[in-house]
Amino acid sequence: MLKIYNNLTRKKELFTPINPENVRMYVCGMTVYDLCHLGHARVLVAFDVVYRYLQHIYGAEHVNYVRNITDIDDKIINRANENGEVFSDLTERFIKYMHQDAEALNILPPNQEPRATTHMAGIISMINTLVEKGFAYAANNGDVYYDVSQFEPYGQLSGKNIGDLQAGARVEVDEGKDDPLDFVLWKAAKPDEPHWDSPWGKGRPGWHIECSAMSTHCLGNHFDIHGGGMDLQFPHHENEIAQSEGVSGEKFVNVWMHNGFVRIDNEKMSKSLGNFFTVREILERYRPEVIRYFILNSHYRSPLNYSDKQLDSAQAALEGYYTALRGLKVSQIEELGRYGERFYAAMDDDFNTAEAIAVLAELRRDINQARNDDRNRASHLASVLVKLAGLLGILQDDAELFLQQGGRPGVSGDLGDAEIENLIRQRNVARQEKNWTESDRIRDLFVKEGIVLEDSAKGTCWRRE
RNA sequence: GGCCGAGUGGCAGAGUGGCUAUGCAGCGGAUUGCAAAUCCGUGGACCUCGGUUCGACUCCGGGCUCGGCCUCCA
Repeated sequence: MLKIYNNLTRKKELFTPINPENVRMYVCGMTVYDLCHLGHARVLVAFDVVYRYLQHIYGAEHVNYVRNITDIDDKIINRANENGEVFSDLTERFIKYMHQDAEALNILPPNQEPRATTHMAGIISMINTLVEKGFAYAANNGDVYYDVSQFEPYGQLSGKNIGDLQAGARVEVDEGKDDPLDFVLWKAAKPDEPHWDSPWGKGRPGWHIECSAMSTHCLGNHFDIHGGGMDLQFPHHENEIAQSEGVSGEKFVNVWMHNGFVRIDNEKMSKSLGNFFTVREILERYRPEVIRYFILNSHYRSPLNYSDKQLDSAQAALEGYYTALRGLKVSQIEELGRYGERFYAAMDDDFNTAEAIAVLAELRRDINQARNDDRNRASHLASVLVKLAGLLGILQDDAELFLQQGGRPGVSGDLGDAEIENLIRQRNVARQEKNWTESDRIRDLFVKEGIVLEDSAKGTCWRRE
């Protein structure tokens, strides 16, 4: 039975979908004005695993996963102006890059990927309803604001109350706002800004309303899970609740999930601090699966400290798994035994991937134990390992290929595969003749190329370090 | 200032009111022409002070430290 930590109640709760035939999840995706950094990768990976696990439980066709793209906002407009390009050229480019990064990280595409700019009608109609119902007001500067005082439960998600917020208010007083806590739903366009027509004049949506509009459009007024990074809890998600529930009068979302930050030197990795690594930068030095493993090695709600040392460690761990899988026949199986039970128990406990990985590690050891004297058992265990790891989106590559490609992407020495095989044959002839001088000469030659030879009764394997 | 979260062995990172996490690294052994890989064994931890308890790293309270949100941010 799956339990999920619900930010709304601050408790782990048994997850019961509104409709098990149609489990619905919405995750706040990227604002596309720059490359994805490791923090974005974490959201993608964390909720990719949630998606995979929900599919596992309810069936792939019974899960509807929506991850939006925010393709209009201040940062986008500013960046496009800096570059001297049309904002949509900028966003198209970064959407493309984001998809490439996601694919590299083995992220399943969501069922729907709505964009703010294609949901203007829904956005405007939602704002309209909010104004009609008295939750929002049009200011005389052309902006439309949400009147926070009109939404009684405001602050429930972030554990704040309006009094606290006012006490510590650092919120700038905006000309048109009645109250500093009010937030903008519709922004009047300045000259030369991208804009859409609306009852309040030309303008564009505020940051929060698009997610309310898109999630409602794709998933209905009331759905199961809404996710995103910790920093979205307030104000973004808080405001989404105020908007959506203000419009529908129904409960918006049952379970709110937020993943922890990636940190560098104990500080949040963020664009504003400038201390971020892009996915692309890291992929120049590590293969994508290493990043995935590194992220999944800790619980999604914990802080995740970035360091090369950790990535090296993840790399070593993956090599260990693939070494165990190497040469074993993997087949589709259903019977997963106690490994499966323990793995699923870990996943059921609020997606405890760290503990699930501990089960994989034991499988790896048991495979290695069995591989010499019980080949069938080893193969069976290998199948279990690959099947379970599939739920985490790892260990799906061909083991031989993974090991021969080595730890660093794109690194290949002067020796081609055929040449390597040839030299190995020569060396094995020398070994049969017990010509150790020649045999070691060839081994040294490989070492210079960063290739490690492994002799065994069954022959000689090689891999790149 | 308000609110939230965290503090575990060399590093990373789970978990539990009494019983092995796990990975990487270390040490000892087995194996090996030499290696590599693997296996076996092994040391090492629960911020601090009180309280509850037969017993707390685990529950409660105070303190200290760190991080986050309160303004754009995954």
